[in-house]
Amino acid sequence: MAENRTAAVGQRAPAPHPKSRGAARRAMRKGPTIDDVAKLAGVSRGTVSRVLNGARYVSPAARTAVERAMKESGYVVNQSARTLVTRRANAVAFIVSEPQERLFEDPNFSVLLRSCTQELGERDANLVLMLAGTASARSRVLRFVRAGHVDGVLLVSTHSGDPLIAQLQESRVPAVSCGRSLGTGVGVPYVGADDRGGARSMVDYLRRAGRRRIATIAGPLDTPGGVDRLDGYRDVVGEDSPRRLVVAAADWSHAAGEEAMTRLLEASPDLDAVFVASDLLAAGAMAVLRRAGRTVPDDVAVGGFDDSPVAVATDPQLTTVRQPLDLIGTHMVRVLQGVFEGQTPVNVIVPTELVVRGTA
Amino acid sequence: MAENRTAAVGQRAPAPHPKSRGAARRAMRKGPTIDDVAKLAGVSRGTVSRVLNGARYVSPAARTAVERAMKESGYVVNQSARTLVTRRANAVAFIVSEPQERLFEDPNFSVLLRSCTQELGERDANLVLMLAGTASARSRVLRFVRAGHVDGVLLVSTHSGDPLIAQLQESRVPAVSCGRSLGTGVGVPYVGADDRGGARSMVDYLRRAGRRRIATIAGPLDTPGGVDRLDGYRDVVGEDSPRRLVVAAADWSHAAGEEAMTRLLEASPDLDAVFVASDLLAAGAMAVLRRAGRTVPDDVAVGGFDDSPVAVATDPQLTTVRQPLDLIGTHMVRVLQGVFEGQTPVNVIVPTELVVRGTA
DNA sequence: CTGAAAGCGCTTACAG
DNA sequence: CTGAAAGCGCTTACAG
Repeated sequence: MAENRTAAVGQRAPAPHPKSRGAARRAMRKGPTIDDVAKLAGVSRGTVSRVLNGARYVSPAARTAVERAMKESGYVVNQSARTLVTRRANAVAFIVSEPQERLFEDPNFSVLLRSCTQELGERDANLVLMLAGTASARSRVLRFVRAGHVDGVLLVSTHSGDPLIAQLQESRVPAVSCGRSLGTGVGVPYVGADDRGGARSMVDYLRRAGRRRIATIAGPLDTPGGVDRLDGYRDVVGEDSPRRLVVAAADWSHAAGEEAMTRLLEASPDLDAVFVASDLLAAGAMAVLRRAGRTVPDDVAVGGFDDSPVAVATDPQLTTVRQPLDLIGTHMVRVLQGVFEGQTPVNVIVPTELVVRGTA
Repeated sequence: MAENRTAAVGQRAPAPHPKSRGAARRAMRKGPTIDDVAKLAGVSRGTVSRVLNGARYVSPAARTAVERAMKESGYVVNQSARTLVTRRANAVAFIVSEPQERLFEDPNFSVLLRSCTQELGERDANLVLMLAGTASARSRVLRFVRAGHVDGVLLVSTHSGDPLIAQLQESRVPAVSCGRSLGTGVGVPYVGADDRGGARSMVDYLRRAGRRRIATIAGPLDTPGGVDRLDGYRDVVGEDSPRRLVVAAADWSHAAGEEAMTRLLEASPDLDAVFVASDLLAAGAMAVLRRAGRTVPDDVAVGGFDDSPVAVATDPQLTTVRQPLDLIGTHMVRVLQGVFEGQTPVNVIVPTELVVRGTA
């Protein structure tokens, strides 16, 4: 056991100097190269390389010989060598441009990350995760990207004032963003949920359920989720709805939900429903309602957004709008792939789904 | 705007063939190489390389000249070329060995991921995220690791029967695991929370609060969190505690918590406290308690584990045990780094913290 | 302290 | 269809 507990294994042996080879070589186990395969198959390395790649212009005989030799020797291509000549990294950076650590507590985020990783994996490409929350992290990311270590970038959680987008665009690396960009970075293609439509469907549902004083807690208005979901609310309630029924949360946290609900209750004690722009905010709102002696859903109906694990941890469980983050991730990768292939990038909007549970 | 919308930019230009250079070269913008820097500084590439690396045996004059030339030309090292010769990738794989997608909904997971990424970033190394939930994904991971594309691996959520650990050990790549490994993979160093101590502190707290019939919902017993937290419970309650007070959840989900609590209530209707092995399980348990007409914490006190966002979404908010996932991530990277440097790896256990809120 | 040179493992026009 | 050869951008003993 635990061979890895010895110093000898801790570090990969450096490449031996050409002139100092000999006895040491045996111990190296460097793995077969394309030359070994060529020798084994009785062809040139050029031919091996050809079957490795597109593989046109290779005779069936040569191909099978090479394939057998590769299997036999356990050959695996050295990506560094390949990248050095092709300048394609076969990897994509997933850049999290979020100063707060909060994002990482957002289950949506990890679902997105997973689906991107998986979709990339199916194309045999890798995801390198990078943080860009501080200036120094940002410059590291930029250096990394500019050095060509990735073929493209997936952008997440970029804010209006984020300088990274512009810098990235300047360096002309293919990029796609999760969710519509506000402000700068307008040129970056995006894929996102139908925030506005989803919000509309929820508010519409509340209205059909007979609610008449429907308030809303919007998300922060410097995020697409904040503004688009509010717009969806207004689509149904009408532009002319009382201002007192609308409040924006300071951020996406539970505490912000409590704070917003408190304000709402003061401004409009007679509300009978709230559409809240995220599940976590909604959980905060529900806590305040309970403390205020309002029963959910009898006195006040509550609708959330996300369908995160939190939606199922509240009591009663949240009626909410599911956004298919897995689909979003898949499409982000596809759009990026399209850009690699020279296609004109498109923006994609994926539909949401109303999930009815106990709060409305 | 949107220069990235043209086909020309979508794909990086291939390296020009040496013989076909000329006019095309101007358009390439390949970025300066070590040769350009050398020329600019009036030294040889060997010298440039030396200041790039350890930088011993370089005269102050040469060094400053090179540094200025690098700044001036905007030089950035080509990692592929470097890796090709040094065989060090400057990257680490974060391998998620979890067949279920559920893990990605676990906030703990993303916090861990973030802290690993950050710690790595501070060492100017990269994290590549890999999924290993299916057989094909696993073989991709193995190929990748064996090809030397990473210097080491960070293992997460490996189960007893997981074949990956053994395969990884066989290929002798430095590895560290998050949490104690059960069964195979015993040789892999790990870093984890003090699950047992944390559980003990919670149960002890419940006991001091005057609870006398303290039950527990353990996590799945094929996970370290499942068994160690149960052991902590037993440390306080005693080995001889009634069997009816102990139930293990099928998995870590809300539903499993409901199911377990239901069984517990049937077996021991007179319980006055439950220590639950995770916050999400606890949320499920609380829902069942409420439906059964038991008030929390008056009739039944509830203690969770994790201090995840869910802990703050329940009503009342959960009294729980915080595990410092950020610290765990940091230490995972440090231990791995130690292995790289030839140190004997150690296991590290980080302390937990009791967080008292409303349920107990 | 430093330059010249070999080599890391691949890809790709070129000339059969 | 295939081999020989150049080159990708770096590092590192070697011999000053």
